[in-house]
Amino acid sequence: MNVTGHQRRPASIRDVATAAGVSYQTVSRVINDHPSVKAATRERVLAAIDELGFRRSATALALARGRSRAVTVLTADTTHYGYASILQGIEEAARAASHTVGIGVLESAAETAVAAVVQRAADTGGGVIVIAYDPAGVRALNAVPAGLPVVGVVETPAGPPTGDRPWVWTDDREAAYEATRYLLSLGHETVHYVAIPSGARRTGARSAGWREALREAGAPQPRALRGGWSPADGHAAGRRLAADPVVTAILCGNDDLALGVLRALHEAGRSVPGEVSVTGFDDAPHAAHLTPSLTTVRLDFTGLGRSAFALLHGMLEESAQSAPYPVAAPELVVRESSGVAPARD
Amino acid sequence: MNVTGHQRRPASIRDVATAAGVSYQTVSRVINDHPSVKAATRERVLAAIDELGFRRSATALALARGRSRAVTVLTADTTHYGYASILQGIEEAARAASHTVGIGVLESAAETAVAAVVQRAADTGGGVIVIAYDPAGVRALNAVPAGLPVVGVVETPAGPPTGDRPWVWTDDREAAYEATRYLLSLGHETVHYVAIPSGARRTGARSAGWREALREAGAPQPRALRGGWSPADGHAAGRRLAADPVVTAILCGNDDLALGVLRALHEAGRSVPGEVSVTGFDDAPHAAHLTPSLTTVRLDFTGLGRSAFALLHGMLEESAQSAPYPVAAPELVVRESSGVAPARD
DNA sequence: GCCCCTAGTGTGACCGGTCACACTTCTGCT
DNA sequence: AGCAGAAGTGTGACCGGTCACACTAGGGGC
Repeated sequence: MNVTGHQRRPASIRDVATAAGVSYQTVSRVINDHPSVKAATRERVLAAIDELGFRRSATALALARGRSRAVTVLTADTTHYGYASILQGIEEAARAASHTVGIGVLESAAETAVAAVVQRAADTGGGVIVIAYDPAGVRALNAVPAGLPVVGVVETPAGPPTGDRPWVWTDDREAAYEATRYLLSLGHETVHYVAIPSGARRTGARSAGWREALREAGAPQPRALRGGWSPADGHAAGRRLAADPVVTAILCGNDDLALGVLRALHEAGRSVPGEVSVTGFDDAPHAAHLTPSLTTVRLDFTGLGRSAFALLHGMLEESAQSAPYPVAAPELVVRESSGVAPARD
Repeated sequence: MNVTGHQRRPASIRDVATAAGVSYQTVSRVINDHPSVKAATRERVLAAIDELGFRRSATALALARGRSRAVTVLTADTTHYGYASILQGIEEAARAASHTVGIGVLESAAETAVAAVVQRAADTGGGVIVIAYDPAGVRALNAVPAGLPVVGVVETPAGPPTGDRPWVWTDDREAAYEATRYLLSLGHETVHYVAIPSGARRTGARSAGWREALREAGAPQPRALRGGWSPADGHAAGRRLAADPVVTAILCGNDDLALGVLRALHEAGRSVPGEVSVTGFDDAPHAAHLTPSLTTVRLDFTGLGRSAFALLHGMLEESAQSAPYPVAAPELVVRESSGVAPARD
């Protein structure tokens, strides 16, 4: 193999062809494993390929073939555990289908910035997967131009997906409902909720599940606290809750929020789970190793990612009508941070 | 604008040209803001573009122009906070330079799998950034074929980078050195270390900094405990350390390990920082909100990512000799998990 | 009136692959 | 011997843009 790393432009199939003394089409046949090439010829071509260090250009391939075996993932933040896991699931599935994964971060809430990122994804060709749990993601999903294949990863939707813009989700509404019922079953009079920023203008799915469980049980329905995503947001919300002696059970929209809440309760001298029970969402790796370890809801993020890709893949290539990838149902994981309600005065 | 989402193939510049009654070259001039186009003509072309919903194909552009304004990031895990932050930094800088960011995950340790991922990145064209803190990443970096522009994000290297394969790093060696000195200054006889899996066959940079500080102070040099990346790994290592009454100070290779160590110490009934001081690495968002809050070293991951891209960008386009992006020096952040050594018997 | 220069536009080839089809051989059958 | 069909190979056009260059029309200097 040619190791002289000289900057000269990479070899094309025509270079290989001349080197091997055949036509470019024959080279094309060899690299595509076409059967009708004489063994001897194939040998010569392969030798030339090796000699020249030829690699088939994915760009030219995409142009010639029509479509591009590429997926772009749009997300507000790569750092968030859930998002990162979804991304990883997508990449895994995409790799298996020999697709390429691109990424666009929607960091700022600026409308124009989101539009620009979406544009770039659209230009790249292939399909788009939007992680649309938060406002930025939802905006991005809406900004995707019609006709471009796209799949949204969303909170449990209220209705069925609109025709050309399919969704994928785990039933976090049901999960929030279950988690709330669990806390109520421990004797808590009601459950307070620290919310993640919801994507929809209306209240999010987790929030809805929580509220439904309270209503069903005839429990008081406090207002949800608008949190963010981070431990710092949880800490801020936790301080408000810690100051209220009525609060004995807190459901948090994710584990990071719960972490901050735990900290705030600690600072206020309220013991967990003795005086207050805390529950998270997601089952991030650290949840099990906090002190106290965190009761939370395990979500199958990577499965969700794989599923999103499978769906998109089916849209891109009608041949590959890949069956919907199975996503594990959310599962309540009970640990130390939740317990029976303290005796009421 | 054409909203009939019919599946028909997207409009090309020739379609626009016929619609506007000009040549394809004129369309090309318009979309490239070439000055010498009559205003009236430009108007007509722009109208046609809007009418047909034309979008310039990034694929064709890349093919025609030669190079591709694309970067692929190779990482072992998108979930890890440090890695995710680096990725985010890269994406930010790439977007500013209107480059596209691809991602490849090196999950499994299988040699062949790594090679395959690298291959795919190479075929995509453009440059590659490899996050090479761990064995999989280092393998990937080595597997990158010669001639392909690549930048590695690495631990503090022992020597200068080899010619064609530049590196980028924060001085985590120095940071580990400082953190260790800090712990020693609190009166601890020595400091134990829970290591992240090092990339190099030799011991990693953080480990080296730690050891150097101990040697300099004439302190006993215990063996480093081989941890992993996760809280569970930290927990396992922490249990071993908790059982040893001699241990009063623990430096951890990252915050997740520290989290697990904290938990293990708690389970063993050893108080932090009363009996044992614990220090992390990275300053992940949760470090400040743990109980006790975690003393750690803040690393500028996003800056590192931006810097890696800037370097690669300079390699791809000799014009853009972008000055090396500034990366903030590591900074020790003292919180509750560290304190003066307990009085010795 | 001639020429030169510039503004504005069009033509052909090319990037690196693929596809559709035409062209040679060789083999096997009548 | 003659011919059909398959195996093996080559030619031209195309994907959607760009580049280099040629061309036309209009304005100013002589």
